[in-house]
Amino acid sequence: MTKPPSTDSDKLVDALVQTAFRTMAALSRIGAEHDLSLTQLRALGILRDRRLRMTALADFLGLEKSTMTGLVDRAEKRGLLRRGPNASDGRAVDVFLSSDGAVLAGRVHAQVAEALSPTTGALAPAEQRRLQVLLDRMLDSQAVLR
Amino acid sequence: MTKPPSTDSDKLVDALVQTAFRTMAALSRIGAEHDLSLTQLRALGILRDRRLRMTALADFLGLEKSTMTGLVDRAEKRGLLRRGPNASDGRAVDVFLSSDGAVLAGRVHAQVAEALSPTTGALAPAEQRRLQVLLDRMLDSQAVLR
DNA sequence: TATTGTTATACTCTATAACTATA
DNA sequence: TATAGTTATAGAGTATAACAATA
Repeated sequence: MTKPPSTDSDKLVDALVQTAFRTMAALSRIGAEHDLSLTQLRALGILRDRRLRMTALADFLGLEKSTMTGLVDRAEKRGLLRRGPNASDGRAVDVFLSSDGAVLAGRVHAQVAEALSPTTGALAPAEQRRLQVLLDRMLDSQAVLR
Repeated sequence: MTKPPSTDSDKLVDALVQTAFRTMAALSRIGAEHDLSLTQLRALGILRDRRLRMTALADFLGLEKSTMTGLVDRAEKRGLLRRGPNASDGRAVDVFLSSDGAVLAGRVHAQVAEALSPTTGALAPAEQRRLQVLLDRMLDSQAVLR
């Protein structure tokens, strides 16, 4: 009942998973500094250049609409997000960043870049570009991960 | 108050963050299939080749010791983990996988590899090796991400 | 009728503080 | 005294089901 030996493909998967946990740990820590859950942090990032109706944001985040209500309630109470009417559908509610929310989203983004820079800095500039190309190709290869 | 233009370094950071969210989404989904939270999934993975005392596991996961008690309680009740005495410290409690837990951990690991394979499969074998080398170098470059 | 969002409710995950047992 | 772990408690995040308003 011991762990079977790793294949080459396993090693890449393990590296991806480890990288993901490291990255999420940095995001969590930075979020916590601003009293933001990982989900709220992500919502701020998504809304940085979009105005979305509740269900669309829920889809982005993979959450139920009732969960969105609570998340947006709390963020709106803090003055980070705002609700507004949707131009084309009277049932829908749009969500977007307040100016405070936009400032915070920008600061968080800068902090994330700074937090990851020692990591990416372990690679030479040419390697960083190669890594980015490889990751982007993987990301483009499918809309949703099965 | 709009988004500033992206630098090259930003693009790599964004790719890392996107990859992390995609990877975590796959892990969450697979965990949910087995009624495992992301944290429980990770605990199973960590304990796959280790026997740890409560506080050591808590450190790995970045959790408080009281949170560990609850997590281990639930997993032990399900028969996935077991508690045992620590050989050298009468206060300490060791945690380790039960045989059922080891089977599940192995299955989950295989599922994760399978779930990510379409993604990694977007790259040619030589590229996959290069990606793995680059990621491992980043991971090795520091114990903890600041 | 179907869809959008909210409300009511319940459960999991998490942390803080107080406690017990051992070092 | 200090450390390891548990218990008690409270808050955030999540989902399901029932509901109101609009399409």
